[in-house]
Amino acid sequence: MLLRMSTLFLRTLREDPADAEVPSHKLLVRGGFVRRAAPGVYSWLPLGKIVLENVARVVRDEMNAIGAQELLLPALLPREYYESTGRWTDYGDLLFRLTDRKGADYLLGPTHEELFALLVKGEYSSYKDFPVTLYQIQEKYRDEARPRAGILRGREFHMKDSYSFDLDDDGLRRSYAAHRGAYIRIFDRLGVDYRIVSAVSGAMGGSASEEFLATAPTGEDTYVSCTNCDYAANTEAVRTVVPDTAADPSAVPALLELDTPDTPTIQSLVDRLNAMDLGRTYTAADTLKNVVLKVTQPGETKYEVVVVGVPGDRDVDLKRLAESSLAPASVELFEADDWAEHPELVRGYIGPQVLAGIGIRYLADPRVRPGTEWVTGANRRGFHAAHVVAGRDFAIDAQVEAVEVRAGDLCSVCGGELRIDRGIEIGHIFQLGRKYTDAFEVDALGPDGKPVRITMGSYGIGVSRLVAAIVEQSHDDRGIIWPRAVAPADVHVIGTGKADQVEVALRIGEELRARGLRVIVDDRKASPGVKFTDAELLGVPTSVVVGRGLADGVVELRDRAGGERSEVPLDSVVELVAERIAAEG
RNA sequence: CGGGAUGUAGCGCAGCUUGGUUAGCGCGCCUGCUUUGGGAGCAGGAGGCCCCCGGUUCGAAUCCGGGCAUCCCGACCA
Repeated sequence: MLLRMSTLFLRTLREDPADAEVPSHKLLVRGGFVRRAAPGVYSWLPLGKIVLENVARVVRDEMNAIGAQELLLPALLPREYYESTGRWTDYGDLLFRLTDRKGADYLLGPTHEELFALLVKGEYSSYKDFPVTLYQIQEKYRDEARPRAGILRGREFHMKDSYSFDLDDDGLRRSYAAHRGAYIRIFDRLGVDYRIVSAVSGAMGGSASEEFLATAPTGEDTYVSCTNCDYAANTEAVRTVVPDTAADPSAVPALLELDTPDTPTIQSLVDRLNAMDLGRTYTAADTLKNVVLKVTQPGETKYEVVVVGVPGDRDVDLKRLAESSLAPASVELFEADDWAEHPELVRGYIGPQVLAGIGIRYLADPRVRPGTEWVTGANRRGFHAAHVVAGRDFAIDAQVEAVEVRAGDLCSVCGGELRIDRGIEIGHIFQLGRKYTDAFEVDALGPDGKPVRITMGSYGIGVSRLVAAIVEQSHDDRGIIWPRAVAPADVHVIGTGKADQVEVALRIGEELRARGLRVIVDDRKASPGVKFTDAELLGVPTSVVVGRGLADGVVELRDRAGGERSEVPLDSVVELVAERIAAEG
């Protein structure tokens, strides 16, 4: 490959686009890799397309290596497939929907479990056919409420999605492990810095699930990792351990009601307690906050009122409750109307002491363990109760992880301190199980002549998102620094401007190309400064400058990442560059 | 869906408060000459439904009303 910049369809921008916030968005637009076509929808220009294909090639390579077979399904899909698994409605507004001339409903595929399951059902029917893994790399569509950050979160994006089909759970585990290994090799080859974190499966259904997160402060996903061991998890899936702070319950005085007018919030309560001369100082962590929730089981229309207790210095993490602790039920906060319907619950002064008596389940965070002592509501407006001991003064129906995780919480594996960081979800692997094969009755006939229900795994990689994630991780104030595996070229040869220098640059470029390297030659009529600036913006790992040294028979070799420069003889530069790049592997 | 902001040339912006005749600046683009190791200089050009609709006015980019769109924060989100 040899691209001449004089004819390349490329226009770089001097200034950041006004709508860009994150580095990848700014640099990909400024470097002429992408252009916005609609909100969350981008055109990939020649250099961007090359980078995108480079990422796809690595993905394809490693997928093929684990025996997955590539195919291509339509992005335009009829409603019926998604109807039978409930996702036509479950996906809600996230689905791009359209109608054909006959009034039939279609959608643009957000992911393809249904179609793959049906495809396999249609083609395979014997146990001898399994296991099989299929994949595609394709545009996916999701009508995000708020697309943002350019390529990082678009409404149209490129995704590799693969699906494994196995006869039994062991097979599924093997397919899952094979994908996990492939993903590790893919992200290593792409030069991405990433973490593998435990995840919850969310709307996809299924059990075991891990996310691959590219570490980046601009990432949208928050994850927790241990500073002492390998444990890492998405904040919804994280498990923590709680230091044992329970006192000897027999040493705690009997429950004491306190007159605490106008203290509906934790802060107002703490201030009041400390003004009451109770012989000690209280903090928010000494109080017990009780949050009333409406919990609806799947398929039910009636909700159950549930109270969740957490230490007063913590907030309830609704997402964690809904997606992990109470899944698959849906969870909502009590609203004004609900309070009116339940006068037995005194808003702002709820205490768990009375809940058992009125038939409401009490779920407590692990920090609220039996034997711990709290100040909490007395179920009368303006009153609280002190010396309330869990297990003595109120019952706990279940312990659930309910609080927002904080840095410094303790690791459930080794007890080390946890930290919280942000990342970009670049891959996600699921052991789906039989949700889709049950829906479509995908069976294989076993050796005994009896049907076996197939079990599925589903595995995604955000190919276009990876391009942006790589830029997020690899840039400086001058531009992008591409890892070689994805760079738009191996070498950027710059003829600084004079005709003879450009001519030599083209000759060097041609010789490099003949050695199988991918080359960009800047043969434009432009001043050296312009060319240097563009080269740094575009981020090709190695560049060769043919300029003033030409009279002495030398050219300059530059390394984009480290910034090193060296003068080398003109007649050995091709050899040297080829060797160096070969040495990098 | 809630909060905030913005729509003026391909891109980035000024002008609007206080209405006035050819709507400006920088980058980019075109032509010529000069220049060529760090975003060149000089000269000359091309390019505008000032988001849309309506109103006020002799006159609207500017004032008023109503839409629409986009961006940011939040909610939501494999």
